[in-house]
Amino acid sequence: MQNRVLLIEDDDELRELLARYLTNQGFTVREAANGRDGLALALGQDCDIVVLDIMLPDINGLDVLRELRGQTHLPVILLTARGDETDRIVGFEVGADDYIPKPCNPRELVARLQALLRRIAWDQKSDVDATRTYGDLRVEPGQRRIYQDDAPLELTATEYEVLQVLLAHAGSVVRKTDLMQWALGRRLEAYDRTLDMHISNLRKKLGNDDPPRIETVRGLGYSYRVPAV
Amino acid sequence: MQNRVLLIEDDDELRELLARYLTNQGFTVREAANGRDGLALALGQDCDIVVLDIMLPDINGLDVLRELRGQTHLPVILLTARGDETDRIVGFEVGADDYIPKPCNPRELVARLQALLRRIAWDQKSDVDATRTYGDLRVEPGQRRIYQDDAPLELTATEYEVLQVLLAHAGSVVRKTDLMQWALGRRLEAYDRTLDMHISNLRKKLGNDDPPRIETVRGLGYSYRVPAV
DNA sequence: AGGTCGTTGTAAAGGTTCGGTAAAGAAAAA
DNA sequence: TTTTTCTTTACCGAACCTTTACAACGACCT
Repeated sequence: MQNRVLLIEDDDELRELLARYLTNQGFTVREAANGRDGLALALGQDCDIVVLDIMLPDINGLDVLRELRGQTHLPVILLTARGDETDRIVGFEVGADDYIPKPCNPRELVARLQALLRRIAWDQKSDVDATRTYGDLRVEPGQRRIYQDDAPLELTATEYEVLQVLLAHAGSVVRKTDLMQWALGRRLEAYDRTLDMHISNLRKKLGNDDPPRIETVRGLGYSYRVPAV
Repeated sequence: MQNRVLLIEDDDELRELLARYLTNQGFTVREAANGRDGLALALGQDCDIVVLDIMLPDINGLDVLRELRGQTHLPVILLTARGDETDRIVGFEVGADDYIPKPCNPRELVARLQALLRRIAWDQKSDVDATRTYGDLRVEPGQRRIYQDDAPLELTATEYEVLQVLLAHAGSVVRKTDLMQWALGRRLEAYDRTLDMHISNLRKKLGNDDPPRIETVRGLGYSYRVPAV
């Protein structure tokens, strides 16, 4: 696979050196010498990963990153001055995936690029908006509805979220703390029985089968049973 | 989301320092002081991310990583001696996701952990479901179930943990104190027969074979013998 | 051999925590 | 407002971890 790297770096010499090296390593390289151009290219969609210098003549690299993160999750590796710990940590907090201290070893840059791309390739996940089917249930994220045998279930907003999360993980256990976070958007506090109630109501609406579709894993969470195919 | 970090580091002081810091930051931390235990825990316990020291007393950290990569894509951050570029690059080539030079700043470690977790957050089930097989037993961490000849064993949470730890160390003896710590999460006190009871119940559920699958090593602990296939 | 001591096996009892759910209350939507 | 949805409260039963008690075993000593 030919990976496309966008290199945002104002030092012409360094940029060209890296560009040459990356090209030799099999990457397709696109270059920008300042933040404005870089941002435009990055948003232009045709690259897989961005190498971004923090020190830029016009816009600060961190601002470029911030801007980028507002619109995309494109992987970004920061180039920082060696030893500047603040930049690095702020960089991570703004959403960088990695950083390399300057002056940098091209081999290390390639290694990091590949580590990050490998990770992403592995994580490439299915389309969130696609309709998914689990046995007799069908999730239609577009309409925020779930159908059972082509009849829509009358779910409340929260119930939809809970069931949808369970289905997305069908067959494996979803911890209560995660289910709470993902479906209700808040932390699970002690003595909070909200989730239990939603599960109870969901089971009722799904038809209280035996064995139950939503299985309790005591002390941990719940799991939606994969229907035998 | 409650993230679970496995910390593999032999320096007790550093390990405990980091463990405390990470716990304060909201992570669930599990610790190992050497490569062998670390590997077993990484394969066994479900954790979301591994922090791995390269210099370990028994197995080299890179070998631990190699072994791990043979079976899973669990994200791994390497702890390397500052300036040792070779280790870093080899680490990336073996499949590490990131590295931090020692001595490390805990804030930076957290920032990197979060950057990596954010990156993989899209895909929640990365590969927690790496199933492992030991003779006629099959561990399905995603479902938190263990199957014997394709029939699920009806294990309680603690029984699952205990058996799973024994299996991860299959063929070698697990000391009672370690088993207690890893499976029950607390120290083994005098006159505490809890563990013995769980073993007894497990044996019953596994079918009281002769010779027993879970072997007693008097004065030491237990060991799971993988039956000849 | 027999005796003592520490360790292990296990049945049964004890006690605690956890989850299910009805019903009431609070909050949000209509 | 009324209606719907979400959350809290409360009680119960079940699951299950732990303790207790006793029997069995092994190691070591005399």
